[in-house]
Amino acid sequence: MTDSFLNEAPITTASDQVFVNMRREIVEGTIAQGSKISEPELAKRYGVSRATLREALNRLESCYLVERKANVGCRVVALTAERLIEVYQVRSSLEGLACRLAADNMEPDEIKGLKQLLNQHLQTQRVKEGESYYQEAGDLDFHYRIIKGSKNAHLIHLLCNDLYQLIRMYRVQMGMAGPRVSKAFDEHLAIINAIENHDGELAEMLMKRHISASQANIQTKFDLYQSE
Amino acid sequence: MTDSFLNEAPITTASDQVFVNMRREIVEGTIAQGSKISEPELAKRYGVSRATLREALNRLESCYLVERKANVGCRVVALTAERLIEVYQVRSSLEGLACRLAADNMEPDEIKGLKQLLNQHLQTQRVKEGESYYQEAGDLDFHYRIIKGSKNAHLIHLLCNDLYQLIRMYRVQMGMAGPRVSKAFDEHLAIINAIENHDGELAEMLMKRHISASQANIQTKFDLYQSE
DNA sequence: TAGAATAATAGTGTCGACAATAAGGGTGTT
DNA sequence: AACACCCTTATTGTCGACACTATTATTCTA
Repeated sequence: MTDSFLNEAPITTASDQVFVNMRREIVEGTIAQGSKISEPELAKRYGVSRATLREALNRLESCYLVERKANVGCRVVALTAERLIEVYQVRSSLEGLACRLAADNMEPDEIKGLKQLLNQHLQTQRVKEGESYYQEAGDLDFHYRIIKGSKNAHLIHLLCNDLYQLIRMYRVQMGMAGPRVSKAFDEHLAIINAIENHDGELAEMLMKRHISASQANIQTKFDLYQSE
Repeated sequence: MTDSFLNEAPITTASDQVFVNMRREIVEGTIAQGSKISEPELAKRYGVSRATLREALNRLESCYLVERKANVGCRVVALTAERLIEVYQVRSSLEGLACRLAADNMEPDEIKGLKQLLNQHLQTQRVKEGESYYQEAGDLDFHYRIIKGSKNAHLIHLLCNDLYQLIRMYRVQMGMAGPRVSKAFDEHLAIINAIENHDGELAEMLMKRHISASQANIQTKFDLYQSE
């Protein structure tokens, strides 16, 4: 499945196309983490000029997927344990905020949709036991809806456009599928209930814990990955 | 005074130069908020090619000072009350986090330097009573040091590079100098004490309140400005 | 042989020009 | 007179080439 729901802006220009393609390849690891990016090489590969490619690189830098140094070049971000912690600290804080705001600002039908989504995931989970569908698409969609429910455009942009691809990159490349699936479901349910009761404070706290647990989970995978 | 301490990266390339210049002009209002940006016009004005200017525009977009639409163009961000609230909600959350982390991670000499800075500001404030020096440079420096004290590189980047210029823009263009100066000093002092005692929870709470108060202050100015 | 200075080379930064798209004005029709 | 359509014009997107910088390989010297 794609992350189409993360990007409302239609893809019109060539640099948009390159941006979306490169983003996917970086997130999925097709373009290796930490690797150097050669502008002429990639420009040829995508069949565009360097100017177009550089436009895409700028966008990728904005969402923290590549890092640039003047007169030196561009390289894909390196996945490190330190960075993972840093990003999750930020994410936890921001999504906690989003969740608190969502408790105040989400419309009844939005909350209803969220509950339906969760039920749907429960069934999918039962059917496809062990597969990572729930974690990948479902979890993302769940978080995404709550973020949107905050109604804070700046926050939405920050999380959905700038931060989420990097988070996905960690999750995808660390291989997220495991025992946390069912536990995450319960946590999601508790969060929905808090939002439904307009208990922003509780909703924020639950979301922060939920994300911390998720971080601990990835951290474990990461340590395993490192010690190979 | 400049905001040089906000940007560690040296200014080497031409697009860097244009970026820094445009950023200042946008923040200070020389380039009016909400105005459309003509690439050919500005390129001529800065004496660079459009490619160079566009590079700068991309950077400005990254720190939320301009907004781009494909095939339409670029315009300076518009200062609205809604956006102010949104940005300050995010800022409050992130700087609260930074403050909590700083309580754990700041070195003793950093804390010492922070206290010295505050004393220095107290004296400056007495001398230049009524002037906005304290608010503008001092307050910014204070917050900046705490953010750096969090030792979270991602958070530092997010706040110092991406968000602070937009916040400065509101403060500068709303004309920040007023009765909050002395009150802010007391709040700063309380925050330092919490950090010194390694009380992250308290430090976070105090910082969040401090920023909320600051928001309320700007909000007032904003409402006055709007009703003129 | 090891190290430093220097030359070759690859890569990034910048430029001017062309192509494609969107906005504005004008004309024609109902 | 109002609306719709078309054309003109200005602006953005994209391209290929040149200039400058950093890296690598080579040569010279101690």
